[in-house]
Amino acid sequence: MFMSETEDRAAGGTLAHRVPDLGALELLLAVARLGSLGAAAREVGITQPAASSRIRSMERQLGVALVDRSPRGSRLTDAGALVTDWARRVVEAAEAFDAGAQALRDRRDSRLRVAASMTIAEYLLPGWLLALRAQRPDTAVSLLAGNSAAVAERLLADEADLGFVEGLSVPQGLDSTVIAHDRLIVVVAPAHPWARRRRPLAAEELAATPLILRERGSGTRQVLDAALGGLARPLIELSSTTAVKASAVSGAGPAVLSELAVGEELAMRRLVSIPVDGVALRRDLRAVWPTGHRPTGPARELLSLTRG
Amino acid sequence: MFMSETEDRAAGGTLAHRVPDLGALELLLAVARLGSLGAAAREVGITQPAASSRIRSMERQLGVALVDRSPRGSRLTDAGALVTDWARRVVEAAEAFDAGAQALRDRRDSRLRVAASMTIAEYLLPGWLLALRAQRPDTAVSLLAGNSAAVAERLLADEADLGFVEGLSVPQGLDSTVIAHDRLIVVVAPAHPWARRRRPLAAEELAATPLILRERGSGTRQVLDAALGGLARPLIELSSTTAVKASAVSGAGPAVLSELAVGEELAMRRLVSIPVDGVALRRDLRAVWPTGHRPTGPARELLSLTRG
DNA sequence: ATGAGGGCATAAGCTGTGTTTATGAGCGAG
DNA sequence: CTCGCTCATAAACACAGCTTATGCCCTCAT
Repeated sequence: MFMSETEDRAAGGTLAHRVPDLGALELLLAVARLGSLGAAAREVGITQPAASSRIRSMERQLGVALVDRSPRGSRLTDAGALVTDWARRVVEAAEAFDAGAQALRDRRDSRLRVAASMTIAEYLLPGWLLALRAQRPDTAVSLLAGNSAAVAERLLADEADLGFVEGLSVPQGLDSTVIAHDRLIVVVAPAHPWARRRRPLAAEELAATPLILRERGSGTRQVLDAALGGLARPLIELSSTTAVKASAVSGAGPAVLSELAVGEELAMRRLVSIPVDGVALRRDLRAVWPTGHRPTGPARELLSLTRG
Repeated sequence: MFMSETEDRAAGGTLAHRVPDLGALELLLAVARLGSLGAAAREVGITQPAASSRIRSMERQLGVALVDRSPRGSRLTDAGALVTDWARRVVEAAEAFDAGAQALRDRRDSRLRVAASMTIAEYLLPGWLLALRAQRPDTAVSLLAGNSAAVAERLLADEADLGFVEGLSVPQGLDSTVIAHDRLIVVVAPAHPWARRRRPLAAEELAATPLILRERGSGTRQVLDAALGGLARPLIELSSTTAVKASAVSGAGPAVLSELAVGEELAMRRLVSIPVDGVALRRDLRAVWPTGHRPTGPARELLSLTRG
């Protein structure tokens, strides 16, 4: 047997071969919580032997014992506890994926139709939808993502019940409320000289430094240009937030990004945030709806969730 | 046909049935990056028809068109771009899982043996291991997680090459270097009155308020008690960081947690951080090794990665 | 003691999903 | 017009995971 041509010598080719599937991870979380294979099996809707076999094959795959089986239950081993924590993050990401996808699916015939700008749809909405589903499991939500103008258009055409925008101004014909603030922040890799500054950056310094930026026309770029007076100087222009992050992490230079996009990178210290003086990089995130049409029902509920 | 007994009426029972598996998500990312089903298929090591079928079944599962097929390539639809971003987060979590698990597996016979405290093993190490693997794909890493004493023991018994501890003091017989700082932070749900404070919290106020805490004996609890002079007043005591987070998010009260544990919650505004005056909640994260035995080879490399 | 019940493991058989190989059809470039 | 790229379809195969049917071990209560 050949392994496929491009190959690391580690066991199993692709990620999917080395990482248990979501069902197995969910099962593991259930075992951790319930302390019994059988009970966990019941919870996820399979039989006890299936659970037993699945956990066993997961242990074989990882090469580590995860649970201590005893005649009166199963507890996690030390390694199992660690693995379970990592598994939880995968499952959480999958839940966010699911919440978003479910909303995306129910395009036409659904109760609550949401239109949101990209940043909000990408980073915030999945979490809100998760919370909404916890409260009202039977509400079908549909989601359309676009820029502020598109959001306004949908609302005014009565093709959406609630919108979210991140622009500086509220489109005409819409009422709005501020639900959160997004700041653009300057980030650098920890090795960058700026990471060791003790004083905040001055606006002029920022304007004078070539930066890793999104392309002109993107929302974050507009805000930055406005704040600096159209002066932002690009070192590289990239077309996705992810690409900008990757460049910054690899040390190419300072980047300016929504803090929503780099929460994890900051916590993990793959990037550090540099304070800036004298620039208004804060922008409002607003919920919007057609003037007069106060949100009701599910829309109202979602709105209240977003305000925490 | 019955659906299983406990059931939301949404399509598909469990998460695993509604979310494509990791292989499919990886494939989607490859398509997004390469702009062609065939090329993506090659990259993940399957044939073109398999990729075609897999993407198609993913579209069926999600009920949304993800890619625009044309005779000269495939580009993502708008919905596809959104889904791809969510998928990326799942895959990243899976990569971290994999990096950790791989290290956990290679217990005995490996090149680089790392011992780390729980918080570090849980939140930071997977990322570092990912970076290390990018630089030296053939280095097998093993990981043991435990408290500071256990880490020191392993190092001194020459059962580990490099350790990471988060204690206040460095165990005897070890040299160390500070690689990062972890702060304990006070967090509350956005609806909590403290979220609207304008002045930092005073130490006495914190000590006087019942808090959601980890159990006595846990690392974070020790640090907090030390900082407050043994005075921390528990509202609830929970045995896992995750449970503490969940309680805080649901509004049960203020919690004190490592900022590493709540990076995402802060970015998403599910929690907000409350500044505190006059308490040293900062603690050093240190790399440690037996006095004299300066880290070399892979250990040195990992060490340099941790310092960014 | 002894049986009931909860817990886990093993064995055998089935099903479904994803895979491969083989082939065809659209479109653009030389 | 034909080569080369793209993607789609069809048929056969493999394997992973499920279920049902057992059995063993341990504990607790009678």
